[in-house]
Amino acid sequence: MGRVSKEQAQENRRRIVDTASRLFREQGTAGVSVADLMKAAGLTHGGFYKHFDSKEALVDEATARAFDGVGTGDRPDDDSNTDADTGAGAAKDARRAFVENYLSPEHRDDMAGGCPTAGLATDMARGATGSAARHTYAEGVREFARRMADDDDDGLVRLSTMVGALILARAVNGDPLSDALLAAARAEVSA
Amino acid sequence: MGRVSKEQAQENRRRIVDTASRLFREQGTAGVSVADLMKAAGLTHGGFYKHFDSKEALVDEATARAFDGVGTGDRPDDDSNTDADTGAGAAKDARRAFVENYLSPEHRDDMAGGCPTAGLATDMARGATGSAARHTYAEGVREFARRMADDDDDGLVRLSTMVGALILARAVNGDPLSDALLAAARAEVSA
DNA sequence: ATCGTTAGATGATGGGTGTAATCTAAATTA
DNA sequence: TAATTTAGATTACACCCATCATCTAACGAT
Repeated sequence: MGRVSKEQAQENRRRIVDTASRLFREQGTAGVSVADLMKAAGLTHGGFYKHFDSKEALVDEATARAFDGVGTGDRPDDDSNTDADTGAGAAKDARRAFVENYLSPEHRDDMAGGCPTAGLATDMARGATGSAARHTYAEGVREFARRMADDDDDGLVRLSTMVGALILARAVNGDPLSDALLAAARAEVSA
Repeated sequence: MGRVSKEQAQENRRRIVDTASRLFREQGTAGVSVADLMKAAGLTHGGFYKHFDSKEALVDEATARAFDGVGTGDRPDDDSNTDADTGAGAAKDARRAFVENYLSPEHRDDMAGGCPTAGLATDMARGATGSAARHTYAEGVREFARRMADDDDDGLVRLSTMVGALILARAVNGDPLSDALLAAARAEVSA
């Protein structure tokens, strides 16, 4: 009940942000209460304000956390990018692997651990969060587009197709249309 | 305070559903309280349950309402589809006009009156609503795809690109990237 | 060893939530 | 016209929300 070591406290803080970054993608920032969040992190809700000024301040941090290492390790449970190969043409293969993974049923079913560009889009559009989160988000979208870019192609169309297909596949999950959306987008973008 | 004519009551009910269909797209079903909704419709929140069994029952109706006439009049304030021409090739022109309108800054800035496929996607994915709304939604997505279909093309990719671009443009609204997303998708899909 | 600091637990606050019972006056019906 | 029905207003309920004051016990420094 009482106090906790400096390292423990920092680790607790890290876990709060991490849990929030997942829950916010899964249920939206409005759908997660501070109490829910703290319980999920294994703490009581009152202690929250020893770490953050407000819920919105946490949203800012959690948004940044969600984008951390998005271009490197992708999703936590994703080990398809061990990139042993770095020779010529490997970049194209790596991108194809990324696309296949992005448009997989597994990624569709993993909102909490999945792409923050898709998972936080509506929250950003509804402006529920401060400008810090919005800026982080826009930068993340830009980097996503860069990753999809090619010679004479800024990648914005591929980005839109992938994010749109993923969001729609999630929205109609359970219906055969869901897999069809993913397959169609895979065939288009991986071409 | 007392009672109201049968016609007036039905019109009130219609206005509640209509207001809900707009507010839900704009702020999400969880972001709109029954009290907010009734105030926006010009009534007090207590009277709500004379019309609907629960908020979720309203969500079902409001979802259906949002999809009503989506393939015909498009958005209420949209008069670009007066379709005077019905000759050969007019279908293609009509679709191009639809796409241009869909990916316009005006549509981006009109979440409340805009496409329900885009506006309700995340709500559907988060499963906050009953199966009636989900079924209505899936059917709406199917019809959208049909509208985008061509010979040997089920329209799923075009659908994904358009919805993805719109949602992302809304999420980064205010940033130059927003217009760039719309323009890129227009160039691709209207081609 | 002592003691001030502080992470986290506990509990309270003021407000919003969906839902429902009650009231009332007008619309409908007989 | 008189009796009945009912849309909507009013009010109340029990619960959840973000935030915060208070407590306490262990950490970190002296």
